[in-house]
Amino acid sequence: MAETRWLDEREARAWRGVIGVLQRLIAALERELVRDAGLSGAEYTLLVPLSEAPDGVVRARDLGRMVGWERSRVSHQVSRMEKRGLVAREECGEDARGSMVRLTDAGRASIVAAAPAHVAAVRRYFIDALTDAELEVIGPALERVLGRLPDVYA
Amino acid sequence: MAETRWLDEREARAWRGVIGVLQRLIAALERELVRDAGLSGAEYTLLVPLSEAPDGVVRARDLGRMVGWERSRVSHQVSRMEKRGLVAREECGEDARGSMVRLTDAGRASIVAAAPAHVAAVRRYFIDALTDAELEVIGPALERVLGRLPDVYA
DNA sequence: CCAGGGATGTTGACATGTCATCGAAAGTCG
DNA sequence: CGACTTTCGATGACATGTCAACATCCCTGG
Repeated sequence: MAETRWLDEREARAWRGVIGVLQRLIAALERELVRDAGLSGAEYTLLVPLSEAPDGVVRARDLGRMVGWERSRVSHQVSRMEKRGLVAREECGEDARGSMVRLTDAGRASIVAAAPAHVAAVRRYFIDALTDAELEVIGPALERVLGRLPDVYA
Repeated sequence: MAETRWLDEREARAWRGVIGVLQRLIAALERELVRDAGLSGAEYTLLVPLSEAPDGVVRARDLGRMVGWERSRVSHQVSRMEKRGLVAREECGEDARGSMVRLTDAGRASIVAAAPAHVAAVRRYFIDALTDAELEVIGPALERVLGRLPDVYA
């Protein structure tokens, strides 16, 4: 095994910045979401693609692919949201194994009420803190990082 | 209430990059850590500052500040790591409320064994995917984002 | 001194996320 | 068709993270 090449100061700064800042940023946004709209981050994540789908119905498998979640994570989260009345499960006609997730009226009302303030918070804490030039660099750079991850996580 | 200003394509790209990196990059690194070293991300996070402290002893309060965790999170995690034999709790002489966390021999052996491969993975997935110019932009930019967060998260 | 406010750590309840496993159904290929 | 493999979703066990409530203890103003 070759000798370990540790991170130099600039590398460590960028690395700590990414993980530390991003975790805090996400935490801050989620708190505002819970406080102002009564929705958790996980709930918001699933409600967005559901609200954009025709009739507000998406197959569980496709929902998972849209947000990058595994099957069991989707299943657990849908169960919790079903209890809260945000979504409902239905049978899938085309595939007897499948499960369709339907946005309820209450679910649609929640996401419609929550989205504007959430987008405004993303803008306030993240977009507005960066210059145009930085935005031009950060988007493509982070996409390149994602592209290099093992397929399982990509 | 003013009309919502949604994110344009460039803004959405940067934002998706942030979310994706936080979730997938961290997940990929943690999986390698668990697979190769038998340590979770939370365990690694606490073991690093402990291994760098004199005698491997840090007060719980300071440990929390070093890694940006709240008190109860530190307490729960230390309890789990105590069960695994990675750390031990001791009384704090200077402050009877306090709790000192000591790295055990097994804990030190774990972090020493895990660190080289983990640093290599950070380099492989993150540092090496970025150019020097991008690193120069990203570090300071995210530090500016951090400065704009509510104090609780800063 | 000492009463009250702040700091510290623990705990229980609960939400979230991962993994292994299971049963059922669909697809594949002889 | 029939055996084998793959996909899909649900579930239980467990690790992690947040919040509120507590019990202690420190510190400061009067």
